Amino acid sequence: MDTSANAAKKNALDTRERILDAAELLIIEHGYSSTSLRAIATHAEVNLAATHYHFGSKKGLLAAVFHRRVRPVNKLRLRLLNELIDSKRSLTVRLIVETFLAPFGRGEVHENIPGIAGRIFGEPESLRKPILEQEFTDVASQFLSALASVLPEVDREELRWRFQFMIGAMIHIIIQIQAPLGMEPSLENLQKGFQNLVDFCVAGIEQRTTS
Amino acid sequence: MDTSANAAKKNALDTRERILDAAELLIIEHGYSSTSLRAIATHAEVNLAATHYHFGSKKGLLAAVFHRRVRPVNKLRLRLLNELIDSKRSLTVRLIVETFLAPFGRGEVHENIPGIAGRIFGEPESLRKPILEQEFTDVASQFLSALASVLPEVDREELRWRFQFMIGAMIHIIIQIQAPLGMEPSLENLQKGFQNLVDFCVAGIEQRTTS
DNA sequence: GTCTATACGCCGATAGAC
DNA sequence: GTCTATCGGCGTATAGAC
Repeated sequence: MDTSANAAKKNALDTRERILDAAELLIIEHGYSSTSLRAIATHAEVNLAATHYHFGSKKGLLAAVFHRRVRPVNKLRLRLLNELIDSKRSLTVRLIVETFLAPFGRGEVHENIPGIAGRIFGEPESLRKPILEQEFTDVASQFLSALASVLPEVDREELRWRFQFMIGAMIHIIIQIQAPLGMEPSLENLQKGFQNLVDFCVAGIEQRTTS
Repeated sequence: MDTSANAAKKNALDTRERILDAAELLIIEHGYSSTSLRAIATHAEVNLAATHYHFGSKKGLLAAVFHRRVRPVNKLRLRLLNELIDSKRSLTVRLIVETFLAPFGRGEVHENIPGIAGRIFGEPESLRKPILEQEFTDVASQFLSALASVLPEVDREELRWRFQFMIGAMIHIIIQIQAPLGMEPSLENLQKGFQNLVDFCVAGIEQRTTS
């Protein structure tokens, strides 16, 4: 039964998705603030006001674009972490760090994720903070707990710092690989970068040797 | 001899500085894109068009604000590095990392530097890249060379990655301490953060033990 | 509920008078 | 070197069509 109500709902979904697709494409290409709602509406072949109807504001649209791609990644992270904990293998810092970083470094996530993630992290704090808090609070606390269980001798606050440094290094190479400062943005480079990132963070978090 | 030409030049300098001061204050408080040239001009008590006369564009003004504060920091970094190399002490990764990171973590730099640095790194790549390239190319290559001399066994490309991770972690905590995600932005926190950052980066760059 | 047409008040930028 | 006037583009709000 394709009642008129259903048809309208279907059209609404199409409109929503078309706006999200157009916004994602243009934001990856030109950045958030350089992309106007008018350009997005034109590209998506919808009326300008439809963007406000569906997303409330330009900020709201950015958040929706980000959540659509990043939520699955964090769900994957948590699933992998829980599988790791439930398995018989003994936990190590390296396993936890690899679980956290791997989804980005392998071909297991949507192709537009590095682009949109790089753009989000490049936006001012007033935009970035609410979006990231909503998305990362849960995954951060669970990975931090896992690390704490492997490194019981490390002060919890210090461990929180080290976790933050890992986030910072990760963000930085995502951004760099999108728009590198003297490096080629190839897939090969991305994978090399993530392997190096894992080694760097494992060493930094464990700090087995202090010179 | 305070000729009219000199008086005009003096006024022009005053105008320039007043615009820079007002821009710095407002950008630190509200971010770059949320700060309008009109607000800056009003705050500095100059005409709107004066901002374009002296800095060409809003981008140009941001670059000027940034360079005014960051150039002395990088000069200090290079001076300290050269003093370190010239001294009789044997170089270590820790000494080099401390030299690179210390100016930010101690009270040796202008009080507005963390704020303005955090804002710059928070801007889109099209704004950030040209500004940072001009400022950091030299200091980055010299510190990288110093690290390479201490770690001759590490592949140069890998070392470049590790250096980038240090930059990323540093940027992240500068931003976080400005607008923290669950941490208090106190001076005490900043100093603790930088001490932890040094330990983290030394371990990550040396990677003495690989698990 | 979904979408369109239209308008308002800012914005960065610029041309030209002084 | 400074100022006024003005431009096209922007995000946003809303009244009303379907």
